[in-house]
Amino acid sequence: MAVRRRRTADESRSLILTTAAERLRIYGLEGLNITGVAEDAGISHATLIHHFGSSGGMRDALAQKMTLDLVQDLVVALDAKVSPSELARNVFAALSEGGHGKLLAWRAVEGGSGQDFSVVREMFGKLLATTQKVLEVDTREDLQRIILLVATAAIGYGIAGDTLCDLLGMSEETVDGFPQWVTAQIG
Amino acid sequence: MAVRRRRTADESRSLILTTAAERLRIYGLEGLNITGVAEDAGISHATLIHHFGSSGGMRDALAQKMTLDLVQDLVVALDAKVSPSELARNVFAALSEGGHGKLLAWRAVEGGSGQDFSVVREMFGKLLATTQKVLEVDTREDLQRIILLVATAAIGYGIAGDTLCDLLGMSEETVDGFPQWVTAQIG
DNA sequence: ACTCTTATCTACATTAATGTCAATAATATT
DNA sequence: AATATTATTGACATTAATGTAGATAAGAGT
Repeated sequence: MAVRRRRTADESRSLILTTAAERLRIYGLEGLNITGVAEDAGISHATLIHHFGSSGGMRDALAQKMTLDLVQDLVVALDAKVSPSELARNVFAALSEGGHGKLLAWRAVEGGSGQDFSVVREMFGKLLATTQKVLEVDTREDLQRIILLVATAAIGYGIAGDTLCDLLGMSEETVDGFPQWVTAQIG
Repeated sequence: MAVRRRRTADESRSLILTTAAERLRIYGLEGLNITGVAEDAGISHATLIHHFGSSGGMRDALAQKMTLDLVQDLVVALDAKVSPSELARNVFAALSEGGHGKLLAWRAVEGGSGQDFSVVREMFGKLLATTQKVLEVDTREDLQRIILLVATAAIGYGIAGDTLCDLLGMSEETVDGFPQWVTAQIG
């Protein structure tokens, strides 16, 4: 038997979740099985169960971690003192990078669990406040519409942006300037 | 043994796919297993395999059917002589109803298969032509941006629209008028 | 009526994934 | 150095899903 490496519990959990996220990126949801993840991480699947209790426990933990990462990215995007022209660009970047689109799509096709949404509500409170400050929108309705448009477009972009740009035959410059163009439309 | 009902192959395939779509809506991707679908459809899982060859065959057939339904809805939305103010509304309705959002999310988190995209390309050709005619856009870049915005927003809306509107505390009227408002922004 | 096709079923086989358990060993603690 | 803790593992058990095969029967065509 090869020499056995012993990590701290946190290190192991982190290694497992990183591996799982990578497998989600490559293989899709089917890649999130404990045997596959354990193999890629170079550990036994029994160890994985030891740390997360069950296969569902691992997936819940991954969804939670990815949600926190998403919120973190959004908070960073909003915390900087942004100009109106930068706001949509930041939100788009935050939502379309780092596999966040896959997280949202995953949640959309997931059956049960449900999990905790409080952190997302918190994020939206922040989003509302920052957007109102930056854009100086008149009515509450307009503010809601603007956020809904940017958020849905960013989500759709994170999920299908690459395919759509390809289908439309868009040049790289046009794609790059898209978030800024969106901001100009609603400004 | 209860009396055995014998359908035509087409009827059986249709029954199975309808049941599968319903299970996808209710239980998510986990609901798309042949035993569960067969049980809900009131047939044996062996019959299901007889018609689709395998579990993956059933899922492929379902994805294909849902894609065709989506394209069909979009073609209808675009075939009518629409005014600019109706265009976005129609696209939004077509994408956000009938579980189309789940299809797109599914494709986003799916690993392999890949399947055929020609029908989607065809749809986008139509979308480009109709939009150009209706909106009379100056440059090709603007046309691409407009379509990208409407499409991504509609996709994001189909996947997360309900949740987002709830999080934002939007009134029903504001939600209903959203597609039209989007059209006004880009007009 | 008769035959032919094939949709359907039951029963079984196979595979894959999940979960359990007791033993082992790496590290921290005393 | 001795002890305690617990991360780790291999082997086993269980469950669930998928797939196979042969028999049956419903309906179409003659």
